[in-house]
Formats: sequence, C-alpha cells, structure tokens
Amino acid sequence: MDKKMERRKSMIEAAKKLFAELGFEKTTMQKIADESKVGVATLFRYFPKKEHLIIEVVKEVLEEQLPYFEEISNSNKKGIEKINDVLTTNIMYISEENRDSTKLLEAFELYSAFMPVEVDLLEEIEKAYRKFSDIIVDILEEGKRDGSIHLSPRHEIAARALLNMFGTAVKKYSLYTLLPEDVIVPVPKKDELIMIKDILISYLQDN
Amino acid sequence: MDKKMERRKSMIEAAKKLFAELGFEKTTMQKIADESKVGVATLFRYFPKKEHLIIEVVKEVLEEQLPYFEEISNSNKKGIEKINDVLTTNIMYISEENRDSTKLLEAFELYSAFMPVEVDLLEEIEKAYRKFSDIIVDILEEGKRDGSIHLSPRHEIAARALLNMFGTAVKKYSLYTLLPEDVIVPVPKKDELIMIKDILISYLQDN
Amino acid sequence: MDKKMERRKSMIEAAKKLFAELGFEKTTMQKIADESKVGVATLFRYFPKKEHLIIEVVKEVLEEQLPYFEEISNSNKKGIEKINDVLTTNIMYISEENRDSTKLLEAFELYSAFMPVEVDLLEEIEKAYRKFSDIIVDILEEGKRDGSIHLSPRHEIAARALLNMFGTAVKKYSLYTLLPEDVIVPVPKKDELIMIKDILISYLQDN
Amino acid sequence: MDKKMERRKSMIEAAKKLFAELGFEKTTMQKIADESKVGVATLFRYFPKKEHLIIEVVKEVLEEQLPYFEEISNSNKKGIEKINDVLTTNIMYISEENRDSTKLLEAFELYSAFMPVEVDLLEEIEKAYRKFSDIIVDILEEGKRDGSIHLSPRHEIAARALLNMFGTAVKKYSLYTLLPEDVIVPVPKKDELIMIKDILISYLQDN
DNA sequence: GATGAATGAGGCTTCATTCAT
DNA sequence: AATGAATGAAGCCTCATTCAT
Repeated sequence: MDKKMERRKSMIEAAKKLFAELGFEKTTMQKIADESKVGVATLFRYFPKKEHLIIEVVKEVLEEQLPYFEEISNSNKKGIEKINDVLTTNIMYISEENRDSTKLLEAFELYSAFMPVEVDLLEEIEKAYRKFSDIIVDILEEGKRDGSIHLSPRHEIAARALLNMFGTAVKKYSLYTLLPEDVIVPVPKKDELIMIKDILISYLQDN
Repeated sequence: MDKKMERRKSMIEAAKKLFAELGFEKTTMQKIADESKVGVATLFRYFPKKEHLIIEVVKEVLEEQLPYFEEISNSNKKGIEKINDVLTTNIMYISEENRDSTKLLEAFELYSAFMPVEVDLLEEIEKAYRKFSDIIVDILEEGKRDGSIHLSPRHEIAARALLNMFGTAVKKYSLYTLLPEDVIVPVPKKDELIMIKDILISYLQDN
Repeated sequence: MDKKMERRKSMIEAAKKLFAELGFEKTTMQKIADESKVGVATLFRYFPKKEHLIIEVVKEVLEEQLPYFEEISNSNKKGIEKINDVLTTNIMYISEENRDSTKLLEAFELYSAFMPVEVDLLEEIEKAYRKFSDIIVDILEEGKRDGSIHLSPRHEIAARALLNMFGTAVKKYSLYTLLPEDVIVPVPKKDELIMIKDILISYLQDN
Repeated sequence: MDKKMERRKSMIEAAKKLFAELGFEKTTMQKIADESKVGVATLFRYFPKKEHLIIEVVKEVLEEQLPYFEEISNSNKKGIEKINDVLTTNIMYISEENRDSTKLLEAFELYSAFMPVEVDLLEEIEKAYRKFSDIIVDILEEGKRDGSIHLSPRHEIAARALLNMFGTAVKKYSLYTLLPEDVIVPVPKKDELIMIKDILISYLQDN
C-alpha cells in the first residue's frame, strides 16, 4: 500500500514536470507514463481521465505549498510580520526549484477558463485555493487586533485586492523566468517584487 | 486588393472570436474557416501555419487597442492625468465587448510560455507590446517634467513594476469575468480595480 | 460529384466485405480504409462514426435486394405465384455471391439487439425493412382478391408468421453456408428450404 | 473441492448474465470478475482465455435446458404429444427468466460464424446441440412407431427442416422480446409461435 | 485565386492477459 | 490458491496540412 502511494506520487511528479514544461495539451499520457516508467494503462488505472490527472497534479501543487503558509500563520509574530513573511515566502518560493509548480498553477487557471472542467473536480481545487485566502484573511484580522495593521474598512477592501493582485503577479512572474530573456510582456524581476511587497506592507500599516 | 484585405480581416475576426471562446488548441482551422465562410485551403493560403494566424490575431488585438492609448498620450493634459486616463481606459476596455481581446492576450502569454514560438514571429508581438510600455514611460517622463508626478529614482522603479502588475491583474480579471461566478482563484472586481488605480495614482504623486 | 459517389460506394463495398468476413466489432476502421485504398481520415469524413458506416452498409444491402422483390411485385402473375417467386428468389439470392449481404443482415440484427444504436439511425433501417414486409402484405392481399390465395382471418395471421419465420430461417441459413461443414447448429440445406417453401405455398392456398 | 465448483458456477452465472446483457465483446473479463466477486486473476485461473469462458457458458446454458427435454422424452405419452410438449416447452422456456439463456445461444451462433473458434472447443458445443436434435429424432421415430405421427419419407425430411426452422425462430424471438417494441425486423409474438406450433403438429399427423 | 477532399500522424482510452504478493 | 496491479497492443477518432480541381 505504501508502494501504491509511491507510484502514484511518481506519476504525479512526472506529470507535474511535463505539464510545466509543455503545457497540459501538449503533454500526452504516453509521455507521462514513459517519464514515470509505467505503462500507459497503469497511468490510466490511477487516473482514469487525463483531466483527473491534471486536477490531481494541481491539487498536489497547492497542497505542497500550504504548509509553508500555515507555519507562518501559526508562528507567534505580529500580524504585519506574518503578512510580510507570507509575501516574502511567496516570492522566494517561485525562485527556487518550485517554479514548475507555480507555472503549473498559472497554466491551470487559464486551462480552466477555457475547458469546462467537471464541476466536482473544480470544487476540490477551489477548496484548496480557499485555504490560502483564508490564511491571509485570518492574518489580516489578527494584525488588526494586535495593532500592527491599521486599515479603515474602505482601505481594507483595497488591501485585499492589492494582495490578490500581488499573488497574481508573482505567479505570472514564474511563468517567464524560465525563459532566457523576459519575453513578450514585461514581467517584474525579483527585486521589483520585493519593492512592491514593501509598499504593500507599509500600505497595510497606516490607512 | 481591397477584397483581399477584407477577407483577411474576416478570417482574423473569426479566429479571434473562436480563440477567445475555445482557446488556441481546441480551435481548429476548419472551424475558423467555417466561421469566416471561406474554405480551409483559403485560410491556409493567407496563414500557412496555424501559429502564424495566432500571431496575427494577437498582433491585431494589440494594435486595435493602441489608438486609445495614443490618443491619451497626445492629449494636452498633465502627465498624472494621462496616467489616470490610461489606467481607467484599461479597466473600461475589458469591461465592454473587448473582453474577448483581452482574454486572448492572456491566453497568448501562456501559450508563448510553453510553445517555443518561432523567434521572428515573437518579435513582432514584442514590438507591439513595447509600444504600450513606451507610451507609459513617455507619460511618466512627461509627468515628471510637468511636475504632476514626483518620484525619486528608487520609487520610479517600483512605480513601473506596480504599473506592470496592474496591467497583469486587469488582463487576468478579463479571463474570468465571462464565467458565471468567479472561479477557482479570486479575481478583483471592477470596483476594486478602480480603487487600486487610485492608490497607484496617489503613489505616483508623492514619492 | 460522381467521383464522390464512387468513392463512397467503394468504401461501403469494402466495409461490406470485411463486416461479412469478420463481423462488425473485429473489423476496424483502419482495415476498411486500407481495403478501400483511402486514408482513415477520409473514411471518417464520409462516415463520422463507425456506427454510421455500419448503418449505411446495412441500408445499402437492403436496398440492393429490394428491386428483385419489387420486380416480382409488379409482374402480372397471380398473387400465389408472386409469393412463390418471392420465396424462391429469397432462397436463390443467398445462394449466390450475395451470401455476404445476407450474413451481414443477420449480424446486424444481433448487433442492434445489444448495442443501443442511435434511434434516428435505426429508423432508417426499419424503414427499409418495412418496405419488404409491405410488399409481402400487398401480394397477400392481391392473392386474396384474385382468388389464388385463400386464407381465413385466423389463418392469415398464422400465414404471416410462417412467412416471417421462413425469412428468418433463410437468413440464418446464409450465416453458415460459408463454413466448410454446417456448424454447431443444424441449418436447413437449400433443398430443404425449397421443400418448406412448397409447404408454405400450399398452406396459403386452402386455409 | 465443492467450494471450487461453487465458485466456478458463480463465475459462469455472472458471465451469462453479462453476456446476455452486453454481448460477448462488450463484456470485459473485469466486469465478470466484479459481478462474480472474484479477482480477475482468479477468473483467468478458471478460464485461461475469454473464449473458454464463452464456450463454458454456452455449454452450461445448453445443459441446463436439456433436462426439460429429457423429461418429456422419458414420459409415457405418445410421440405426437411429446413433440407437442417439446415445442410448447421451447416457447415457454424463453418467456420466463430464461430469455437470457436463449439470447445467449443466439449470440453465440453468430459469434461462431465469425470467429474461427478453436475446433476442440466447438466440438463440445456441437455435442450438446446434437443431444437436442437426437431427442427430437428419437421422438419422431417413436411417434411413427406408435402411430401418432404419420410421415412419408419425403415428408419426414420436410418435417425435420420445419422443426429446425421453428427452433431458429423461437431463439430469434427471444432476442428481441427484451426490447420495448419489436425492432427492425418483425418477430413473431408468442401467440403466433403457438399457432405455428399447432400447424406443425397437424403437419406431423397426416403427411 | 478559391475551395473541398484527402490524409497520416498522433492522442486518448480500453482490454485481455500476465506478474507479484 | 486468490488477488489486485501492471501493461502493450490496438481501436476510434481528430486535426493541421497538402492536393487537385
């Protein structure tokens, strides 16, 4: 049974790699099977439809990021520091070997905008996403209580939107950093992301 | 002669519509030909590879947006006002019948991140994109000269990054607004985009 | 346009041959395409689903038999003689190069009993079948009018059932005659079919 | 030991059910294993090839019908009554929960017409079939001896053919009765089968 | 120049059968 | 002996692209 989980993991890993490299549509089930050194039929035994595999991989990616954020949330720093940690982690996360993961997330967002994904599958993803936004919301509340964050109701809405936007930008950033030069559309560099983060932080402190 | 251009336009229009609806990969050349009421062979005569058509469509979309920004750039308002106009236009643009266009752009950014698009084709797109950023840069300079914008060198970099990020967010926003409910990932509502815009504007004024 | 019909015909012919030889399920679209010397895609262009092709072939087979029966129906013999001709033709038909056709019909009856064939497709087949039974019914009526057939109402029902049964048996007969020895189930020989036919005829004359 | 036979029986039962419902080709070994609550591997241990299982099931079906006919054969009625009983039983048999069995037989006849079944397997089936025809032949002889059946040599051949044909028709009938309406090809209703049976009986009495 | 027809390569998925526990 | 897991071969179908009219 452990063996099974291991195998499953290996397929998801292979899929993740290939999806991140080629995109969902150009990645064939056969390639994934080969990469993961199993027969196609085995792959289909674990994930009866390609879409199931896609969902599973995305879920996996989301879930492997979550602990980092939970750890921050559970630390005993002040709210504003936690936000700072979250954003910093977010930036760092994509700079390392995790770029694949983030690229994948970005790809999936687009994928789901076109393909009418089966509702119950989507729901699982939404749930995972919600965990992240819940963490942010909780920390914001905490920060308001401990006085490290000061936001009028009006500004709070703006703050949340800004935080969302930041997340979006970071993900987008991850999309292109793999390519030799930044392509097509200008994307912020890591340094710039940090600057923006600082702006956000100070925005949260006195509005 | 003129007929030719008309036809070409009609094919691009059909492609735009279908690409925005189905994504690049699910849109077949046959469907585009049908929608545009020409034979497939004709479509291929004009665009010998599907990728060429994709590029043309994206270029088209970019170019049809450009005049709005150029007009703003050429108006005789102060720099800060021009920036305000640009951002507002950006928000408004996607709210109307142009959502397709923006959705397309977003899709293409992802597409180009996966497919190693032929370099010379990409270059054309980059050129188009650069026009936009050039306009922004020019306006920023202008604002600094006319005193309506005040940015220390350090802050200027941040400001540019923020503006980029804003553009990214707006495009992303366009991706999901077509769907009944905001899906998977939280996207900012139009009101929130306006709030963020205001924050940006005030940021540009005294830093 | 004539070319098109010719091609279509050739594909149907190839399919007929292979279906009769291998059955519907063991006959692959690829084999049919090869046999008919077209690409698979072409085959699919003409018959977008395998089932469509099956239906088309069956319809074809039914329709190519029809003229023989119509000719008999339109002759100016007496009713009883027409029935005799019909049954004889039926027996003869399967004895010649048409065995494939009849075998196919038999196969399709079974196929349709298992596969839930699309209703509108089935309808077309039913219509074709109905033409045959209509001819029989018409001839029976005619025979009753011209006095060559005499059947009390009660016996008429039996007569029709007998005729149906006869048709069934003949088709079944065709199934096995291709095999070296009669297999598994005893099937009537041609001579026996003729004897049965004679019994039927005399049954129709005085009941 | 006994357990083994029980298991075997249960697999055959499951196979029978599924074969009758879906046909041989659409019924997978996995489904049969599931239905019979054993692992696939076990199923294969008992029946190393799907075809073996098919044969076994058909044999089973034939053998479970046999006793009814043997009982009739061993009764102490006159020949003609025995024939009557046999035909009636035949009609009744398919009207009850045994339709599956008969449908299966019909399906197998077609199956064997296409697939070149392994000869030794087929032989077993033939043997089973022969038992039935032997019973009929015996009863006919008996009837001739006891005077209840009167057939000239010429008519006897016809009579046998008629009896065969009757059997065929009854099996065919079973194929379609499961479907809502009689499909495609007209099949005799039960009442009509009884009428035909009566005709046969009287045919046997004075020819 | 415009077009419908033709096509092979390739994608997803299934299934009988074999392995390994 | 019993079983779930593994798998390659094969089937249906699609699509970008090329031919032929």
